[in-house]
Amino acid sequence: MVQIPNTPTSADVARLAGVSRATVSYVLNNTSAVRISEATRLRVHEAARELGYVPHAAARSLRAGHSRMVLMPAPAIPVGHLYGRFLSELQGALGRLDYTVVQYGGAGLHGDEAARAWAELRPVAVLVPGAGLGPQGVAVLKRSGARAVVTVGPGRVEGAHALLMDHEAVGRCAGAHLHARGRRRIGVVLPGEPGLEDYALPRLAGVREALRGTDATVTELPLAYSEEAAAELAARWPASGLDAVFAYNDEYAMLLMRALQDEGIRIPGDVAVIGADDLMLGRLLRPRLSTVHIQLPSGRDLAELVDRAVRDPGGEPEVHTVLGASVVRRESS
Amino acid sequence: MVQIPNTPTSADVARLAGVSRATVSYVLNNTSAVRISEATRLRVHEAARELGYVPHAAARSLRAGHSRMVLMPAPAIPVGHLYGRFLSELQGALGRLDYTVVQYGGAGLHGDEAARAWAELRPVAVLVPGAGLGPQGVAVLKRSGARAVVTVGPGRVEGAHALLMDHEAVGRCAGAHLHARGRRRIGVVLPGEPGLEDYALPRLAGVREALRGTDATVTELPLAYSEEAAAELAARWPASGLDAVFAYNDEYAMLLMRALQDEGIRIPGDVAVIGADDLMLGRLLRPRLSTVHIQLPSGRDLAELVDRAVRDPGGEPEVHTVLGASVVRRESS
DNA sequence: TTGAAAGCGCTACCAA
DNA sequence: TTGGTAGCGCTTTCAA
Repeated sequence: MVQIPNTPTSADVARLAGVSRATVSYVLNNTSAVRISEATRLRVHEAARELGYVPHAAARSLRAGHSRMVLMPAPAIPVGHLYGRFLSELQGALGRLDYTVVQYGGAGLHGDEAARAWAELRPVAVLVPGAGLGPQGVAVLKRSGARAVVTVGPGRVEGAHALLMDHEAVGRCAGAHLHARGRRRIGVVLPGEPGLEDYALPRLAGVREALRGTDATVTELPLAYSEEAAAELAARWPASGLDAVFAYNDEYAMLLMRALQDEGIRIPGDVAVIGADDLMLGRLLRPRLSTVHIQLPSGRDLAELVDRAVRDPGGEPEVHTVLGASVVRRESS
Repeated sequence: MVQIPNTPTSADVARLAGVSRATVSYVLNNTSAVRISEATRLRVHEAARELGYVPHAAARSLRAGHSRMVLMPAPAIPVGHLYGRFLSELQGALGRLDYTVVQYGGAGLHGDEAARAWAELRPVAVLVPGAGLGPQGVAVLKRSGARAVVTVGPGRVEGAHALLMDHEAVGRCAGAHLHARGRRRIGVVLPGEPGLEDYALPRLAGVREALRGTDATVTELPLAYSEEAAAELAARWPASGLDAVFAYNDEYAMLLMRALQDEGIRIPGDVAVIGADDLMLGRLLRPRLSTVHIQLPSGRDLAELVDRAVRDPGGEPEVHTVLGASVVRRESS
């Protein structure tokens, strides 16, 4: 007869150790309210080890009525260095506070539909980057037991805590800088990659705002992330009369800079270029790329916000503006 | 009296609709084995909507005895464009096969300890990038009900399916190419960022292998990802007598290329440079960067492997070598 | 110091 | 066509 290796339960451990399931639970959880003899303790541990017993998280949290799971949607677009580092840091910090961070790959789901899917997992907290979660979604999550919903992105949502990433400030920085450098006909790159609008449009608005009331003009420059698109844009450049460009970020800036240089346009002589994100590559370009340095919150700060919110679910939603932007002037502007 | 908004359960829905919990379950799951009258169906849906009912995933899978969760450890280091795209694709493909992809942020846990933590979630399949999972870990996962464990990385592990990423092939490509271009004193960059050894060392070994039996020499070049480190390496360059370098990847190549050029060393005249990953930035450098193009498996292929393995858990572990490497020669070599 | 048993939310078998 | 109910694995109260 073949023994089917069913996954061992605490009952199996109890049987093997010759005790009750209750005792097993006491021992394995180090329940302090109950004193178990050292002999029993040993027998239980031994039995658990022998069977390779692993507790069943779902059963446990079902019984407990709550979990320590912090849920984040997995980013659909590959994240950059900057944001990736932030995520790692956050995971570490939450882990140290004894939360279990889980990224849920709900690719394809959107807005409140996604919220439903997340709610099925009954997380104690939900962290939502970007826009796309409505008040409805927040309500669903809270009704499903989420004690904290934190959005990280451009706007705030009724009922949720918010880390406001003020991408307009990035644009304002760039716009003001270019204007201060004497530029007046300013282009702003709008990246073609989908999913970037949430950042690109506020940045554009920021440039507009910085130049409001001046004699400078702002021109939108849609640009796909390809050499061909950049070359085409560069070819049209002389006719456009633009003397400066905020290139959305450092990578687009590099793309555009190269195309402009290949076209014989001098930087910063003919055109001032500024990027954003302060990536290493900007320092490696010639001329060195000016950029807007973006200061994300520390993962620890966000982790602490989550923890506070979980401990006091009734509290007023906190709203923090957390994105510092400052110009790093190098040689391209 | 304040009404505490307890999370609604299927019992609440049943009560409101005036039916039994069984009926609620039948309706909401569209159970085909049972026919429910349209009127009842409507009442149940209405009640569920009104209460904002969301099923409890843990309870469901506890009852069912299995889940559709595919677990992956969340990458500790920020992933590059290439691998990020692969992950997104994989998530999409698994989602289409009706699996739920979950990335578990077990930062700090290692090896078989991490396997325990994953096993608590009772995933139907586990996908482990990189090394770091031992046969013990695989056994724990399987005993906990995982029907498929797939490693994606440099080596294979007893009992697990493997997608072998042959990073030696990347090094072999680069080495053979440089040798064919007439270079004999070849440097290989070893990146300083932690976590990259699993890729860097096989690539180095590949270069060594490609040059075995020739008169070429291989020199290890540890390099931190900073301008200072690169400048220092470039300053020592003339004394080293190296006439070629495989720079680990395109980003390190860019860093090093710039430092060499700043030092007055000509590329490819004095030194041939080749990177890897075939990133856009390589095309934007001058001279254009030669690179090793790395062909990752499609997310769909991996998703199908997972699905096969889940359907036939007894099957022999599949081992695939899935990393295609080919040189893209541009101007730097 | 240990055991018996209830019950978390859900599904599926069997009976009505 | 619908309802009663057992039981998934676990923790915790109450009793012994």
